[in-house]
Amino acid sequence: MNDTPAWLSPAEQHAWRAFVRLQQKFWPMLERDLQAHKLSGADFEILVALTDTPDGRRQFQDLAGTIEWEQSRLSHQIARMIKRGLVAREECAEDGRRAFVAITPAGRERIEAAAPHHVATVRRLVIDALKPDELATFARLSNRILEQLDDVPPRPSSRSSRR
Amino acid sequence: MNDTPAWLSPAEQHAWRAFVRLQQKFWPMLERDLQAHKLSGADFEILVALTDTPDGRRQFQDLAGTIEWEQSRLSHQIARMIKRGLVAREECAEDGRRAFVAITPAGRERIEAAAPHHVATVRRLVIDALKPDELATFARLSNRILEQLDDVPPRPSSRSSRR
DNA sequence: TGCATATAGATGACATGTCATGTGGCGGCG
DNA sequence: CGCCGCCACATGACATGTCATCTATATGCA
Repeated sequence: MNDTPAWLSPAEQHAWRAFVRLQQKFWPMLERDLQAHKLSGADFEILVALTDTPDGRRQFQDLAGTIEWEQSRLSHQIARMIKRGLVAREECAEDGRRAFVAITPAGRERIEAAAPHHVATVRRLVIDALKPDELATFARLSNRILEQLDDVPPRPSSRSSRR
Repeated sequence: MNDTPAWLSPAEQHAWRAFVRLQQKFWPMLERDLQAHKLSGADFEILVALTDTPDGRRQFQDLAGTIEWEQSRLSHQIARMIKRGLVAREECAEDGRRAFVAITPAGRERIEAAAPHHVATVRRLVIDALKPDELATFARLSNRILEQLDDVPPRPSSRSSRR
């Protein structure tokens, strides 16, 4: 049943390695960069999602959906952020099961302080590395892979069916 | 000192979002895929690095350098893998401080069992999403960003220096 | 030789993520 | 009305990563 090549061709290997190394190197750098403002990438993402609304609050589910996080992960993260005073949990009057997450003034200060530096870093590390048309190409190819990921979510527990 | 745009242009924003979403979506998928063989991505990387040598062993430092991991992270990871019987620690005769990490027969079985499925998944998720020339372009742009990361490692604790 | 310092790696504390499971509120149906 | 099952979120156990610190060995040099 070995109807796919056992390993990648040199060109494929090259591309795969570049892809992997980029990801493994880039995120830690960005995380470390945010640490200067005592924020994790996770914190940042939550705070951005909250400040994207006019009143700085979102329903828990809405938030989870927006940033595409598992419910459990978000629950833990919010619990930690509450402890640090960055966000607050608010009850939902209509449905006792639901909850809101709201950014606190302290949280707003923190992200407003961190954002400019963060954007500058993103620019420095990624945007500036490519010319505008290259950046567009990169985005197009990235999106293509993303679509592929969406198309093939069910994991075929083994290499059973070919394509 | 705000000599860089406060935020990204729409095109830049688009590219940045694609980049982020790709990474945040892809790795978890790959990790889950490996879980079918009870291996984490970290386990897999270690085992691959070990099987890349003729005798399946490497000096600790050599290993850390090869996969570009912090020493501490590797130390913890190896400790966990030893508990699970995937690798073994061996002493170094010449220098009592140094250590070797060697793959065990059990470890070898595990990775040999997991590799084909893993490669097929990589192919399915990434390689097959792009045509060969697109894949080459993607690799080229990825490498360009990687070079940029290498060029700008010292993090400018603030937007102090001009650019 | 004999100590100061560097080096290799281990370890502890803690942040974060996943999976499985718990808990309380809601809604629907007998 | 009352119970059953679903829903939204919380929680606990555990894997993983980071940073700071510890330990033991090796090395340089008085």
